[in-house]
Amino acid sequence: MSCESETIDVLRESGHKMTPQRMMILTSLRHASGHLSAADIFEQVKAAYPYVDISTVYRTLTVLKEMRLISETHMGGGDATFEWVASERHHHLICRHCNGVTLLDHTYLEKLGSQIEREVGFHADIDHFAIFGLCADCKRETASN
Amino acid sequence: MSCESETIDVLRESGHKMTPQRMMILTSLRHASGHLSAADIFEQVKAAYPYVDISTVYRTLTVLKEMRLISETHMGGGDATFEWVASERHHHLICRHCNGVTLLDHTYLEKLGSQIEREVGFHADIDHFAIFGLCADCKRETASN
DNA sequence: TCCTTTGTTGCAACGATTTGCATCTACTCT
DNA sequence: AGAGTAGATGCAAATCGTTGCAACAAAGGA
Repeated sequence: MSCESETIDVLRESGHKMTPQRMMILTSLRHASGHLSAADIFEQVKAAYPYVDISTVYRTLTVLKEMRLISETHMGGGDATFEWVASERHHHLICRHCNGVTLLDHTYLEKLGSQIEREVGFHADIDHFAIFGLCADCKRETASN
Repeated sequence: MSCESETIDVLRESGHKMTPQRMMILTSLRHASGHLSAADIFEQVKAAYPYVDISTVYRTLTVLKEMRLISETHMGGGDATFEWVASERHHHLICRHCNGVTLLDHTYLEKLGSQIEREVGFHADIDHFAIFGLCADCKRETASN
């Protein structure tokens, strides 16, 4: 039994099926150190099973996202990145000037999430945000022009 | 002189040029009541000048976005929507179950923005967020299964 | 184990957005 | 007003992600 058995149960219980393709996509996501794009995952899975289709990857990612096993984040530069949610929660501050990326602790967003839940009744999926703006350095530089 | 003259100056000062196409795209955005997709804008501009190309619309939107005159928001269902930033700031709570959209007052995000600026020094562009999650109704429904 | 149901797959076609490139034009300087 | 330059345009082709569909296979029950 692999280390994905728990995940498999979660999928089964919600009426989904476990297929070899899904298993490979899951493994790819779980064992990745950080963010993966759909294309990254596609490449990895293709190495083991060359007949997978990119649409299968996207459809599986959609399912996993719906079940909140993974998070999807649009970090500017084109393609979205996906990450296993169970890993440490964190967010990104992306500078629109120098494109630098800084980490933002989850506590900042956690407060926002619980406030919204308390006051509006909406349960926000605050797993992985990308917030755009100007970093401290570029702010200084821009101000002195 | 039209009511866009101020915007024109902002563009010029940052090394951009004002063209008839851009003017029409600007007008379309400024006079829209709410969110517009790139295709909406394309249609509107084409009514006045049938030779515009959709790529011109996208390129202009990219420029306006960089200058923070408009905001781009991905609200699930496929295409991105654009909105004139000067209009009332607001955000969206989008239910991943029923796809319903609720408005979220800007004050919630404003606090987050100023806190990040104060503590991390990063100036977040919190213009128009789309936050996904479960609305109160769907939360209740899901819990009772 | 065999059958049925229902979700999943691969493929191809599609829609949305981006990019390369030659041409054109708004703006600046003279 | 005329010339030069950098940025913008239109077109076509490429890319990225999604969708329809027929064939397939996993899960559950007889």
